Amino acid sequence: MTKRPSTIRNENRSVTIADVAQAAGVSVPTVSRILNGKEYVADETRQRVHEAIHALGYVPHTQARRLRGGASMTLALHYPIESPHELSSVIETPYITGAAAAASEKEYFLNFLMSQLTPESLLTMYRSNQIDGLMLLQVRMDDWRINLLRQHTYPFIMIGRCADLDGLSFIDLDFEMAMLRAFEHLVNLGHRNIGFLTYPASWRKAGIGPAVRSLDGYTQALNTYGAHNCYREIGLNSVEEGFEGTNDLLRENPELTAIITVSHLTAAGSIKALTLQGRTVPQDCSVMAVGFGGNFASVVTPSLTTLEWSPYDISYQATLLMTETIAVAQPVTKQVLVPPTLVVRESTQEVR
Amino acid sequence: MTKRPSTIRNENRSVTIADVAQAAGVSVPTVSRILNGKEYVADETRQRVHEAIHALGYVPHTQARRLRGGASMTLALHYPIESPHELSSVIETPYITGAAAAASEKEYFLNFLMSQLTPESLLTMYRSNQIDGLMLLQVRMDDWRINLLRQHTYPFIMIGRCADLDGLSFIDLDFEMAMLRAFEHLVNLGHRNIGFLTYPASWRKAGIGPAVRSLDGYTQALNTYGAHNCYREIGLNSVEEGFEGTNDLLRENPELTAIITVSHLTAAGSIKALTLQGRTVPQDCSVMAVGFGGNFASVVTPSLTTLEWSPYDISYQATLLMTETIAVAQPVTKQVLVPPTLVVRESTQEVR
DNA sequence: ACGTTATCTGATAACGTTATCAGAAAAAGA
DNA sequence: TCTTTTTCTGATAACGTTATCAGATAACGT
Repeated sequence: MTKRPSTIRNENRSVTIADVAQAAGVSVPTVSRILNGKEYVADETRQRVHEAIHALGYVPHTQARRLRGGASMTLALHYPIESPHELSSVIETPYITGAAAAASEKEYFLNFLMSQLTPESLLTMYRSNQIDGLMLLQVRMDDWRINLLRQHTYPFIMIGRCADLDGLSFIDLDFEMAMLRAFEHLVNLGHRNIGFLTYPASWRKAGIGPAVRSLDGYTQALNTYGAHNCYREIGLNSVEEGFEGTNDLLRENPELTAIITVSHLTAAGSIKALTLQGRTVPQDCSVMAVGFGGNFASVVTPSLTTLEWSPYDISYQATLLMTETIAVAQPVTKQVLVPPTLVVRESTQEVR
Repeated sequence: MTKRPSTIRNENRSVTIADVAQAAGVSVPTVSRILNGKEYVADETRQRVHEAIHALGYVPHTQARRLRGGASMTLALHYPIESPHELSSVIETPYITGAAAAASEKEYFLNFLMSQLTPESLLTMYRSNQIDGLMLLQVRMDDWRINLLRQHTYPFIMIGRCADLDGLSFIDLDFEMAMLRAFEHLVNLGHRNIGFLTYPASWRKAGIGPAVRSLDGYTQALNTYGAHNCYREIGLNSVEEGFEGTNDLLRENPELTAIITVSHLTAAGSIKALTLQGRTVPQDCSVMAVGFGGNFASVVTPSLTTLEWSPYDISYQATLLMTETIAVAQPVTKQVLVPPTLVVRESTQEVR
């Protein structure tokens, strides 16, 4: 009776370096040298060993390698959340895929960590050689992760910075530039009465980067282009909040001819609100979204003019930086601000 | 001169089980026993060791454990793609987060794999103890991954099935039920002339589950409810394809009062096309989307009535099944069909 | 011819952990 | 008291790999 196929791994011990050595008639260390491309191996020997490796289907045992060598060749990406469901709607897939692509390019594995992370478990991950480095998303001003990792001098990089902490690496969106370029675009179309719907005040107070710096950028832009000050900090980004926020803005300043939001969802809400008030977008009022692009922008009617970043690229770059930092095994401080791209679609138009 | 803090790990060798043993005045195996909760340890000893562990801040070295024990406590999630960028727009984040949540709940790590996977590297992952199990997304009829893993009897589970392969585990969306319930909803509203925009014919021919079974479901529904046959297989899901497809459908059958699509993007395209032809949604024509929900449905104007699944839950369940399969270390075949949920929003209405 | 260097290879130990075994001490049974 | 069992502990080996060292050739320089 033959053992029937199943989805369970077969028991037979896997081929080891010793099997290869025996088959090739050499010693174990010699095989190891060949595997690791060390010098001082006779060509004839090398070839014999390679044949044996191929014949036996040998593959190095990762865990054993790591035990001896130290590095786990694993990076982790962490997004802090309270409940798992929360995440689904917040994080952008490309954050994950970008990191995954960079990691695999550098022959690292990528673990995706959910929130259950405690200070203890975080330290444990480094100490027990589970990870070599960490990419942190959604960093806050007084983020315990930063404080802890700094103190223990473990390698990490922040995606989205909280503050310009000396000696820490981050990669972040250039929100100031985004706001300036949004204004530039609208001012060039003749707009002077520009409203702004931005992140919750609580975020700004917590020092969350985008919340702080988008408002900074807005203020700068007002000074530069001399528009009327009219902004509103709303709740979590959503269609509803955008709807309410827009109604509030219009009540306060009915002469608005353009609205900038920091989220596509909010922008969709804006358009709904404007339409309900009998104002057509973009003929009566332009709407722009600053933030990550993706499909939303073109699903909305009219499709959204945006200043957008590629979260894929950002995460990709951050992960590459992490591998480089680990590779040099030296203190490295890389701070990168990524400029946004203006994508003009249907939702903005010359003021009439 | 003190060494300044950096993002690089400090060199000092980490605390090992031997250090703990020495500090507690016991042998190494005794500490190991205590760590693993084995019986036959004196309470007094146990306490002393625990104190030493705490005092030294000891954490077990994962790689060493794995080397000895075998299991890597790591699962992987694989989505096959050609280019990394392609992924960003295709896969749903909740697929990843759901798997991550389940994995971490079961104390597994989750590696997210991008496409670079070759047959060799896939086998290598199992053989070199990098992963204990695999969750496969986007499975095709003649998927090399399935054939390979079956042959080698490594544990895996398919998310979205390609066919009812005997003895293989999968978790999948119940598309037949979705189509029936979509019809039920529309028929109850008085619709009899129902169009259907579905996946590319090439997908159906390749045996991709949703493509095959949504059309099956449509045919069944036609028989059950006796509506007019009118469907169209379009290109990749997108607003544009939905737009074109809808125009095609209307040309063929101008009396349509409802359209079912298999994607929110396509539905958005449908609404655009209908609107441009002077038909208001939902007053003149209802539109429904069958597929994953998320924010799209409420961003579109009017918001979409859908039959939707939670990719988070599906991925979560699949991952739990994987851990159970590994735990029993026996051939386990679990086949789950997840029913859809009808969410009525604004895009469907009684026929007039 | 002889020492010196360059090239190649294998023994050995080590990474940190756990399983196995056997021995010691204590408790229980006769 | 003497076996028998139970409870506890430590030596030892093993997982699969790589680093270190030293020995064996071969090649080279004088």
